[in-house]
Formats: sequence, C-alpha cells, structure tokens
Amino acid sequence: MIRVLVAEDQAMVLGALTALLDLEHDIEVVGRARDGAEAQTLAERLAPDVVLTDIEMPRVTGLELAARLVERGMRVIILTTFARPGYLRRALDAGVRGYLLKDAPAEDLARAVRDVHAGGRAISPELAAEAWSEADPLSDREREVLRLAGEGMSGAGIAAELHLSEGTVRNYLSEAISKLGASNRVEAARIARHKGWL
Amino acid sequence: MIRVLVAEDQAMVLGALTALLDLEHDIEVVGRARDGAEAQTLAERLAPDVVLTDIEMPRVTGLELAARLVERGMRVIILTTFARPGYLRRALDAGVRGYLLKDAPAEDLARAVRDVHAGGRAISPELAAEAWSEADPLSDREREVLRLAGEGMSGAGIAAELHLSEGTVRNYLSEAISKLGASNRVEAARIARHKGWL
DNA sequence: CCGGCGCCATGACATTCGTCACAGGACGCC
DNA sequence: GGCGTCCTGTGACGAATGTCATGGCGCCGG
Repeated sequence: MIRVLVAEDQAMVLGALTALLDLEHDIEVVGRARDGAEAQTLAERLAPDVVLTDIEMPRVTGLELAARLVERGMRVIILTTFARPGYLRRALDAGVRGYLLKDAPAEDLARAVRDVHAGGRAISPELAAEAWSEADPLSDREREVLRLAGEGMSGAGIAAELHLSEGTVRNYLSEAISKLGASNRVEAARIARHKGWL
Repeated sequence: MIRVLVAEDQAMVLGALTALLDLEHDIEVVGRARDGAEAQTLAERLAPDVVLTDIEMPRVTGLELAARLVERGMRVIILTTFARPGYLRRALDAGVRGYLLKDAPAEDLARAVRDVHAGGRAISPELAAEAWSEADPLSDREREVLRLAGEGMSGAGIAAELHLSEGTVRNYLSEAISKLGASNRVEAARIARHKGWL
C-alpha cells in the first residue's frame, strides 16, 4: 500500500483527487492539506511515501514545501496547471521526483505515484523538452521592479516601496523591457509572468 | 439515477471530478467534455439531467454554453475557481441553476447536483451576498479599450486595432481609470479583471 | 421633442515613461 | 589586481500617457 499525502488549496479539487487516487487498490490517501504550512506539518507527522502538491497555495508555496520535504528525504510530485519552464526548473532544482500537469490524462496520476514510489521519475512529456529552454535573464532587482510595475504601480510608487530613486527604477524597467523584447512595462511583465519568472 | 455531463478543460481535474461523482450511488457521469463546443454536442446527444461546467474553457466558454443549454431546457451548474460578481451575475442572467466554487467542500458537489436535479438551486453562500454588489460601470468601448491596454498594447496599437483615433482611446482609458478609482491603465485593468468585468 | 447617454473626435497641457550616456561602489572570481 | 556583473544614481530628451474642455452624432425614454 502506497501512502500518499495530497496538498491542494481548492477543496473541491482536493476531494476529487482523493477520490481518484482511492479508486486504486494499491494507493491510500493518508492525509490532505489545503496549504503548504499544513502540508509540512502533516508530512512530518504521517511520513507518507509520496507527497503530491499543487504549486500556487497560500502561506507556503508548493515549491518551497517541496524543497523542505526533499531535505527530509521524502518523495514529492508537483501537480500544477502551469507549464512554465521557470517552475519546472525550480522544481527540479528542489529535487522533486515528478512534475505533472493538470492537463494530463487522469490515468497518469496513479502511474506517476507508483513510478515515484518505486524510485523513478515522472515528468509530463510536454515539459521534458522545454526544461532546458531559456534561463531567466532578469536580475533580482529587475524582477522585483517589474513585478510591482505589473501590479499597476507607478515609477514613483515603486521607488518609494523599494527605497530607490525614480531614475533607477526607470533604468531597471528599461533593461527588463529590452531583455524581454517587449515594448513597454506591461508587455514585459506579461512575458515574464508567462515564462514563470515572476 | 441522475445522469450528469461534466465539462472541464483540465483533464486531470475532469477525471477526478468524475471519480468523485461516481462514488455517489444515485449519480452517474454519462459524458465528459474538454471544451464548450464538445460539451454542447454531447449534451444534445445524451440529454443529461444535469450539466456541470467550468467557465474558462477553450472555444466556447462555460457561460456561453450555459446560455445555449438553458434555452434547450437543461439544468446547468457552474463550477469555477472565480468568485467574481460579474461572472455570477452573467451566469444567473443566463439561467443557470447552480454556481459552485472549487474552493467549496467536495461534499457540496453531490448535494448541488441532487438539489438542482430536484428543481432547486445551489449557489455558494460566499457569493449569494455579493451578487447584488456593484454593477459594471464600464461602457462597451471602455471595456474593450481597457482589455487591450491590459494586454500591454500601446495607445497607438489600440487605436489601430479598433479603428479609433489615439485621442479617443486616451479618453476612454481616462474615463475607465476614473470610474474604477485607479491611478493608471494597468491598475484599472487589474481591478476590472478582478471584478470579472473584462 | 427634448434630455441624457453612449460614442467619436480634436486640441492643449502636465505628467509619466522609455532610452541613452555616464559613473561610482560592492562583490566574486580567475 | 583586474574583469565582469549587479546595484545605485544623475541628467537629459523624446515619446507615451492622463486630464480637461469642448463639440457633433445617434438613440432611447419620458
């Protein structure tokens, strides 16, 4: 019996995934969590064989959770909507054993759990190729400034928020726009978000 | 036996929801669709008792689908991530019988299917109150212009796209910004998107 | 039929944004 | 020590954006 912990912030989806996994006779869902912090606590208490987690969750994201659990020797599978190279890259860096898309067929889920439990890996094929695509060209500051600009903040607002001069903010934005091949801050933010760099 | 058709673009979630509903002895999933067009075809062929559909799907959205099926006398439940007053409003206008959030507990799903099948309604309580909150203050043109601006298009680009003068575009944006209490186009787009008005 | 509203436009103005050139300090690396 | 990269800043210029006043047109409801 493979003991699985599932972390997913949407209760309905969490319940549905549990139902799906419980259909399998060799898999048992031993715990459910609705955010990363709860998942970490439960994982330490229950010591499941495999942890299945979403990425975008309150408090602690799935990527942070994965890094912490891998440190403790656990096997983690990411299950997410987002086919973003940046996410996959960070997930692999964190040492996860599987990265599945919610777009993938439902049958893949049980198979991935079994593969990872047996010591293997399970990466959605759409992504395996893309993993070694482009690396994030943005510096930390550029990323930060671009993120705020993407939220609709003005140059002055960003400068105040980050304790920078307004000119510096404009320089970072100009750099980011140029690096991303965009023609203004909004498009640049869109591109970066799409690639998973924000 | 309640015969249900499920429409949801994420295959994994579709499979999981099916598993969840099939646990119920009085409910049977008779069809699954991965976009609105497929759902419409299947619904006409299978004549299910209840149609359960996501909103954001390729080709035909859940709201458009719902409107068409309600015209044919079917009972529709919307199941979505988004607690946006605009969506709920449009869904109710279309004549749907239920509006559930994916954040709601998994048990609510079967209950909603039974209630709607019995002729009742099922609205997630978080939303029932908000339904009569604010109405969309934007005119059609303002909405259109704001949408393009939110994608990162420049004033000139929007003007070309919509066959307007650049000054007119600026006027609409200025109006929208003022109506939404924002301080620039990006913030205005964010607010409108969040309320479900885009 | 008149008033209000949405639609479209122009012109003028101040502000914000995007670009460029340039420069100093901090840090890591060979 | 020198080289590269990132971080921070200044100054200046043109382009894009936001605001305001003002006008015409068509449509609908009173």
